[in-house]
Amino acid sequence: MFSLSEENYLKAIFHLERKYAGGVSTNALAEEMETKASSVTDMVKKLSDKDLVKYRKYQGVQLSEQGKRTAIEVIRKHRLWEVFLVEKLNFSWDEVHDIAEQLEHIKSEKLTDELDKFLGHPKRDPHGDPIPDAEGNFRISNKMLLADLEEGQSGICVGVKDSSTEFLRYLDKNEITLGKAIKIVQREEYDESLLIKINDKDLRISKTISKNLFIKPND
Amino acid sequence: MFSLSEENYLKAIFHLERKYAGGVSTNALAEEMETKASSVTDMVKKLSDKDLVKYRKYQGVQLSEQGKRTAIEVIRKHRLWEVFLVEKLNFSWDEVHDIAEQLEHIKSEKLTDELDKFLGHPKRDPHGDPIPDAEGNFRISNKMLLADLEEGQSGICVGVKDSSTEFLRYLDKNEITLGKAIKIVQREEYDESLLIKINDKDLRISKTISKNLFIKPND
DNA sequence: AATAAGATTTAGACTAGGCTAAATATTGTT
DNA sequence: AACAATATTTAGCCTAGTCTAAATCTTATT
Ligand SMILES: [Mn+2]
Ligand SMILES: [Mn+2]
Ligand SMILES: [Mn+2]
Ligand SMILES: [Mn+2]
Repeated sequence: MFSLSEENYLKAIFHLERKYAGGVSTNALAEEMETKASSVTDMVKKLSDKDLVKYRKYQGVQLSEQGKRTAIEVIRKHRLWEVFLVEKLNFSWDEVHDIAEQLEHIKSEKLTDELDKFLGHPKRDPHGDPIPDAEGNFRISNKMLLADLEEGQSGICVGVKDSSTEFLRYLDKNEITLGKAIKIVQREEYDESLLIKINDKDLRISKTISKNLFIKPND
Repeated sequence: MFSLSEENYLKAIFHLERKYAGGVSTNALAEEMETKASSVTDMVKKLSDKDLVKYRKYQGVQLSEQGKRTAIEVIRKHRLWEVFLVEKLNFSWDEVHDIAEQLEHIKSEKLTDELDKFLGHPKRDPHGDPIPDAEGNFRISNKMLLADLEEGQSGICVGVKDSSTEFLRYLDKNEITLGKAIKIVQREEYDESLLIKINDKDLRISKTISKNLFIKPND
């Protein structure tokens, strides 16, 4: 059984490994964990002693098989609790992340599996992120950032990269929700803003927005 | 916001105050918390600095108003989560306590209140203990220990004093569940065992059992 | 009223998880 | 190849919460 802090580090390393496959640097991890590089070095040594990560001084860190399994288990719990809060307790999608940050550390395999069953084995959390099953299997979907689509392309809004309250409230305000069809009407190269069609209306969105919205492109 | 450890101390003091109204002693608290007296002294000083308890050296400790409010809030959460686990996730009453010990420390007033609503504002947890409402109001019922009833008296089984898995499984095995009618057929003075009628059958139970079962006597 | 037993507090130490400042390694640029 | 900038680690310190052993207070018994 691992501590809350250890679990949070493993989760952060897991997420950063997408971007830094060859090893997650101390500074990258420090930024993600909102802590100092020296604290990261200390913790990474502890994780290494427990064989949760592979660590070579100055060379960054990578999850071991056990570390990866643990990280995925925490992510599974986080996302299941988010679904619970939204589906059963009337929370909106911008309110659930911080509470899930607490609930993801509750230790009981039976609780996790019963919760999963109670929720009907959901495949995605309220922000469109996939929920690993009890064996830790993810299904990865072919999603792209809206910012990377071409003029004229269209697709379905399937997820958000930034789960902050602020961003989610912006989306709510503009009636951008998961499942909606989106088409790129025009790209403005100067500021990289986009004119999109959604809800049968034209809407101009900035680069900041398009870089944080995942789209499953049509065809 | 208080730490997990502080919350557990407050809860323990709250429970012990029933028994030791004039002040909870360091040793009593140490036993309840399964820790050492010296650790209790340290923590009690911290709680006192935060005005959660009134503490006079060598004289024991009492909850302040704020301490009491906090303790009741934790107990409310503990019992609501126990109801959730039993009612919604198919847990049995002997499996929920340890998980509720974790869940009771999740910090979100909205979560607690939405959970309460979702469960239909339950009045008692799976062990018959009353659940405080959002304002911290308990309803106390006139329950007695089965051991304190007289020969010939009867009543309804309404709660357990010991919530351990072992005791609850003993009750399950003997089909003693909350809501059942119980009558004392005969008291054996030698070993203080009781012959009771329950489920239309006679059953002999030891003093250990009768001292841990709450009955609401008839009339 | 004195004293012994028991309860409680204090002193000093330890671990987990942080931080700052200083030292050292790596890397990019001349 | 040398040097400067940047990244990383180390050293030393801090707090929360725990422990053991020693000191001190309270209480029960003579
Ligand atoms: Mn989240
Ligand atoms: Mn977390
Ligand atoms: Mn309980
Ligand atoms: Mn607890």
